[in-house]
Amino acid sequence: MDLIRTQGRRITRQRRLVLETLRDSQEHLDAYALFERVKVRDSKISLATVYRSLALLKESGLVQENRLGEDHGHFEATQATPHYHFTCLGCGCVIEFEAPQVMEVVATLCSGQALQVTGVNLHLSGYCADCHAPGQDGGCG
Amino acid sequence: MDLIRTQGRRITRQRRLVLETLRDSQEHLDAYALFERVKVRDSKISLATVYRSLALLKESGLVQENRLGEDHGHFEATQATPHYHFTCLGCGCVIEFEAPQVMEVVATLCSGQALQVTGVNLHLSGYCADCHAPGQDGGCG
DNA sequence: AGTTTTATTGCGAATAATACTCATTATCAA
DNA sequence: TTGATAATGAGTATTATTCGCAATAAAACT
Repeated sequence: MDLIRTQGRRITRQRRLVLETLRDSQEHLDAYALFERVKVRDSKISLATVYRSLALLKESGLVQENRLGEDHGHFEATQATPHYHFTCLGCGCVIEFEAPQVMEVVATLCSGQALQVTGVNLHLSGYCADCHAPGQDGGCG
Repeated sequence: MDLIRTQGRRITRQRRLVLETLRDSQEHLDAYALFERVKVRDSKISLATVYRSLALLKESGLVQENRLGEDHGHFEATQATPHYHFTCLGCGCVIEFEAPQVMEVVATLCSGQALQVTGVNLHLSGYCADCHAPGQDGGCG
């Protein structure tokens, strides 16, 4: 969190609170849900501050935003090992999975095309084991 | 396009136009840019119809929506071989790349967790060869 | 070809997510 | 402790996308 304090930026109670709340909850909260949780501990905090804190924390790499097929972002504290998401179009459940091959793809691209990759977002959608696709009986693709 | 005509759905001039325009342009158009292009051929078409057509074409798999780091979607006609996107945070350019390993990851997940994957979205962000990251001199990650 | 049924359109208004404004407050350096 | 200024809170603005509804047009049926 200290690396925020570059370029004259300040560590505030609100920013600490946003990050802590995100770390405590192992879910994929959207901005409003996070706002409601944070408000329990700081009833005066505003939604705008939550958005601003998230933007800052994202910039510093402490937080990541995922687009899970909805029209708004979901946020989570950055973890040690990268992971990715699958969203069920039936029940809406989100399944996390690891896939080291993804970072290999990234590494190949980095060297091959001289790209510097700072963000990797893999999102799968489909139907989970409990939900069957309409008119199909399982399978892949 | 004929598979739209299920469930009493109709193939309309506007829908055909939206799909054709998207196929003709090899860029990643957002809804409004697409609207402007389509309007050249049908000056009466409305933005709402473009959105509705896109939603329908997405459902049928003829069109795909990509979130390229901005707060709105970009659309492209579905192609034979899947590809993915890298967005430069410096200049905003978008680089497409293929990566067969991604579909292998998907296949593994499908069999391992009994998931049925219908959509795969991999989006990388970072800095292209022309844009250097602030305070770093290249590298990966 | 003409008629009927009803999905689709065009328009403007509505909604939802996120960003901005600005007076006030709080963080940090000296 | 104090001063400079970054950040906040509250409300408003903006932007992307969807909705409601009367008018239109695609497909089915003569």
